[in-house]
Amino acid sequence: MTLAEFPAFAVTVDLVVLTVRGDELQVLTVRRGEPPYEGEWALPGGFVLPNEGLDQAAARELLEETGLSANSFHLEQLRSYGRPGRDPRMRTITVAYIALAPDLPTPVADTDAAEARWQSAQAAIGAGLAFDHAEILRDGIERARAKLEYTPLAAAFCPPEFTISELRHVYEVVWGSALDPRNFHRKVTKTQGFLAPTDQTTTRDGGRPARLYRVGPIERLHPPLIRG
Amino acid sequence: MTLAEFPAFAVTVDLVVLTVRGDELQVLTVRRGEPPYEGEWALPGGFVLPNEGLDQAAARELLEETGLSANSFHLEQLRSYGRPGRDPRMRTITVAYIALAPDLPTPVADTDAAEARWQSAQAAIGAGLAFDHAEILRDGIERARAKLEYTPLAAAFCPPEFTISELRHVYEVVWGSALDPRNFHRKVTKTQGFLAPTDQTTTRDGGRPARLYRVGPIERLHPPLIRG
DNA sequence: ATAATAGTGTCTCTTAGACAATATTTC
DNA sequence: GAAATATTGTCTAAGAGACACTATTAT
Repeated sequence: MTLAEFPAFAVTVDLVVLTVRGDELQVLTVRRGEPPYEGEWALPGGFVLPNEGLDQAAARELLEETGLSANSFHLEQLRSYGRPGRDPRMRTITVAYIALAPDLPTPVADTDAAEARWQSAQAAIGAGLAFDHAEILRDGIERARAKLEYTPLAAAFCPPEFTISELRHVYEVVWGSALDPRNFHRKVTKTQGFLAPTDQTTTRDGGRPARLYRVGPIERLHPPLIRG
Repeated sequence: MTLAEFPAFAVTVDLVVLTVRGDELQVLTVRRGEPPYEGEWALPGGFVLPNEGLDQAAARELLEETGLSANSFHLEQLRSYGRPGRDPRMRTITVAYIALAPDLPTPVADTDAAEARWQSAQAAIGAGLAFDHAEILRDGIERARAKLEYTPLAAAFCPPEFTISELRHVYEVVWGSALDPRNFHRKVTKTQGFLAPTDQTTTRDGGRPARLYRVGPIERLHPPLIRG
């Protein structure tokens, strides 16, 4: 195959931006302003630029969609999707990313002025999304659920300083199962390097003041937390 | 951005084909027959065709490189790599896959008649590979190591019927640590659905005849095996 | 018999999970 | 005080790891 002959693809990045708001796992979606799928909800994303790396493209789109810098988020590549026909306009492959965000005030208007909103992740899957975005969202949620087991990433859903109750709430919402507060407390505080205690407390969750923690230095939990 | 304007990319698939031969984790590499990196070793791979899905392209390349059908292998997507400049000819992104293979007789000649061989995965990383293939190989090995913990995929390195010793040997080679034969035996036989016993035995490993097993129906190990 | 590997049993220590009990706040 | 949440302690059952012991083959 000579250089002039190789098949040309369009390459996009799409973002599964997850957050925990109230008792729901929510995802950031945008309403499409042009065909195809005009007027339908989709994951935020866009074309990779000619001189831009994939991670860089994902960080740029995240900034454009949320108004916040990527270094306040956890952002990691999920996987790529390239079924022929997934975009009716042309042969396209998309590199999907997941971003885990703390509870943000409200979606910032897109630079393209598209409408953006948080919605329940389960509801978004049920109602459908443009392209193959429902499949991407399903895979992104499963990745997040799995990563909570063996990494300290649950803290990415929390503000910089958080209580153990708030951390537990993240696990309960993402996994969809209740956890024993007392056993959870002992487990996470005994895992060396998971949590870095501060000398401050808060009563924002009610009851006895709870110690505030920051996330520790480790990247993997030994042993992992087990999903119900 | 109009349709005519989107940046054009070349898209390839690259394969990290791993096997356990003797006491080594080995990887299938091919010698490049044309520039760039002519004469250097690289991972097998090639362009995705215009009407071909990503998984399909990976399976086709695997067939071309090994002569064996993809349904005798475990084949899964690893991740995508798209650093600008990673291919000096053009802007290229590659979707990497890992394939886990049993000990095969010998690499089949590529359809392009390129030279192919198994070599130690560690040696390949140390000696370097064309493009960013050493990085891809590192990531593929780490994925395989992690997956052995919580899936029954170690059996993908074994023939259809295997002994528990042979399965343990896979873990020891991939993880690079010795495991207690007695505790390993009890652990894997007690994990429901991991192994399906046959009524046959073999003495090919020496000593007392060992029961032969096939891989069971489950997709995840509960609880996982822990890496040393 | 000896060597080699297969497979079972046993002991100890750690951890998970259930849940009692105590501590510190707000109302 | 009552209610709410935080944190510690205790008990029990299950699992991990060390390792003795028995079983079945080849030579």
